[in-house]
Amino acid sequence: MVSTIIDRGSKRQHLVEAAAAVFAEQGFTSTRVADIAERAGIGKGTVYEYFTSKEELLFAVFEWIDSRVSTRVEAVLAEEISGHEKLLRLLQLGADVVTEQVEMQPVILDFWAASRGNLLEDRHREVCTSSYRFFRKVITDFIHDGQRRGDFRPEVDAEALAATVVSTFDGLGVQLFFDRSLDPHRITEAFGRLLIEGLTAETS
Amino acid sequence: MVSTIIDRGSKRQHLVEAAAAVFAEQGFTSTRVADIAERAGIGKGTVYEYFTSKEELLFAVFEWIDSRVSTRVEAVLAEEISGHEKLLRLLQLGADVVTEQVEMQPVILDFWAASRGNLLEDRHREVCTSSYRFFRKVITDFIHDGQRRGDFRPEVDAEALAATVVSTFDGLGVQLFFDRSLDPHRITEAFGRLLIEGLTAETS
Amino acid sequence: MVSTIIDRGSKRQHLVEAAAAVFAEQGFTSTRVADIAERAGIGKGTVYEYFTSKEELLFAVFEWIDSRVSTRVEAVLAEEISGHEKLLRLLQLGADVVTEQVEMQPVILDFWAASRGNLLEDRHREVCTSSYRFFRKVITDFIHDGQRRGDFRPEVDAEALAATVVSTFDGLGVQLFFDRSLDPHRITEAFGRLLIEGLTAETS
Amino acid sequence: MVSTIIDRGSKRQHLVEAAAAVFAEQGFTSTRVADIAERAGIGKGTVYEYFTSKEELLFAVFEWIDSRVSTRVEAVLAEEISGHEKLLRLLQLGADVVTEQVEMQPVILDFWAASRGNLLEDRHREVCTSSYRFFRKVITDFIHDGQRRGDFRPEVDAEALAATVVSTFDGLGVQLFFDRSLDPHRITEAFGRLLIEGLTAETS
DNA sequence: GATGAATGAGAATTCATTCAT
DNA sequence: CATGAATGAATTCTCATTCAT
Repeated sequence: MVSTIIDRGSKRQHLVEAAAAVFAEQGFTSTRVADIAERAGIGKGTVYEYFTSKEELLFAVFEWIDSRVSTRVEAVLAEEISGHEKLLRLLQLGADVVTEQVEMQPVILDFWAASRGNLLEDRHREVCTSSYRFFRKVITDFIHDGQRRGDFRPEVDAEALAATVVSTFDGLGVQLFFDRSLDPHRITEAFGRLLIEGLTAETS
Repeated sequence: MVSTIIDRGSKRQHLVEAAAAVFAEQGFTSTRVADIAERAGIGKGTVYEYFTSKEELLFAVFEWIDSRVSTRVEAVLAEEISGHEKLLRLLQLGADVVTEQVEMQPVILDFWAASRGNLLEDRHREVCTSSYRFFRKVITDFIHDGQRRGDFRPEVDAEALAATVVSTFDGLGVQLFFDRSLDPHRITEAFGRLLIEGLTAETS
Repeated sequence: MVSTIIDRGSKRQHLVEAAAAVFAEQGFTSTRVADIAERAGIGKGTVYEYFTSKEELLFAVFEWIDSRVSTRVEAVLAEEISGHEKLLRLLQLGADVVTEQVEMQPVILDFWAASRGNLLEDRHREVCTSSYRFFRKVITDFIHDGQRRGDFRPEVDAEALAATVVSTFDGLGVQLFFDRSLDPHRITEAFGRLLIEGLTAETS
Repeated sequence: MVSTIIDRGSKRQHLVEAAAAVFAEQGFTSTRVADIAERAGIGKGTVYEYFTSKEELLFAVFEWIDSRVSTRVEAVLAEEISGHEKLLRLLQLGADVVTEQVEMQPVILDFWAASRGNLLEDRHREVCTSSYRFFRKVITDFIHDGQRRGDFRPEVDAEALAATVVSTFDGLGVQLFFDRSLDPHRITEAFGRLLIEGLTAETS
């Protein structure tokens, strides 16, 4: 009936995106399930045909956001370019994501915060942890690769550096959310310069 | 009644600390004002003699946490040591704070998250923004000082780097909260090496 | 689809029995129409092809239970045995029914209880009343017959005694439902002794 | 403030009686907690200061009804009259209670029915069972006493008869609720005649 | 100042019922 | 006929806040 929604499988995703939009605007707590339903153009009860709870919807939204980033990161990693080039591209991607996602940032903050005083506390922690692990692993592997190829200094602590990179972009997202006067690309460039210098083998 | 509380003025602070503890344990949303009152050893109604709302208490807690860090940072900056030494001390402080504050991290997440769908939205943003500005300014000034003294490379983008540093520690706090297997000192060391190398003038 | 259901007309009955089983297990309020449909092996919407509402189903179940008892009572009454013998058989039947129907008792309790705060309140009362009247009439007639034949004392208040008998078995059903340690046959025997002694003409 | 409610301790009882009235009128399911609060002249939330749930209120109401009957029964038992006289008084009391309590009957039906599909199922059963046990015990003891004194026939099955008596009055309450044309005193008289004749020692 | 009893706004969730297929 | 996706009415309970004592 509603022309936008056609296929079955996509209804759930439609709902996830509606929820993401409303969560982003109003915050998780202030969002009523009815708001999401309205935004999605469906009845309040229908939400529960797809998700068992409002919280479950928050998980779905977080995972959706997270997976979109993962996909983009993996796309960059799959490109056939030099390690140095790839590093630049990854930094660029980080800055882009942080910039594009400012509006989604509050959803992430909500997801982080929702991990306390909640029956699903463990699941929250698990989801966050595994997301972090994924990004750290990707970067760690990337650095190890470069070290193997001789592009990167062998003495660098790949894992620690990976954690640093993840932290930086995470923190940048938060900071940017609160202060839009910041220029994420400029900041990323400064950070990138540090990274490249610190990573690149001297004799390269 | 409770012997610990003697002077009037300290009652407010007593309440802030009680609130901080409960918020940290249960999360802001799951915390009832009664829980805080109980923890503080006072009556539920008395809380409203000191704070106009539960939210106001969250602000106070955040500001308390924030100020404790500021104080420590300023203490380091006031030390009479070389710029290089100071940088090391600041990094050390960052790692220490992040480590010591893991249990308080959820309160920060709550404060961040509470900035949406809220009448006090603007004030949240303001408090966060000004906290960030403070830390960035401190670091920016520190770098500028170093540059003036010739300790640090003149071409370095001090402001962007300051934002990076703040981001990194902010993000590290979050990451550590979810994954305690991380070693913040090791990560900070890796980050610090990058920073020092990137900052330090080559043949100073 | 389900092989058990062949003829059309029996589907309704199939549904009644499925509903009876589920109502008995979970109680009327806790039973969802979907549960009944599932138990009957049909789709949720199909229930409404046979009954206009969940409540209507409760009526059907009650009437089904009620009619099964009526049938058995009438069968005993039709037997060609002496009044005294018949009395014994009726008492036996009462004890049997109460025993066999313990599991169905909650459905009866539900039906009774559902008679308040309900649009069908009057219909509930009517159904219950007429069921009671039927059983009372059967017993009243039976006593009158015995009195006419000179088997039973003429001064006995047949109607009042009939009400007593119905009450006793009704109450026994309830009591047994809550306390399975009771022995309905032993109780019925004690009650029967009272009845027989009270009814039987002294020197008939 | 509300003049009717003065002392603390009576507030709970005030609430129980308000609930009883509303439950009786509308039935448990159709009663909203707000209805009870309104009837009691208090705020909706205040109900939860005294009872943890609507169901808990039903328990309280049942126990209140139950205890009022117990009290009256015990009063009769305490009277210094002959066994025969006491039996008559007990029967009279039964008829009175059943008559006076017709309007409360639906609450009892609700309580019985609520014992299914409920987390408190066991507690329901327990309360009912113990109520029944109390009344059976009272009557059993009474019969035993009479037997000891030689007033009642020694071969009578006291326990079974006690169960019968309880059943009869229970069932009478239900029957009367649905059919007000019944005369409980007349029915009780018929039942009483049976009982007395069956109990009383022949040579008395 | 301190207190806690009283309050009612507010929201998630359930589920009987409908109806397009 | 049969179905189950969609719906929204309806209600319990929570808890921040107030205010009389």
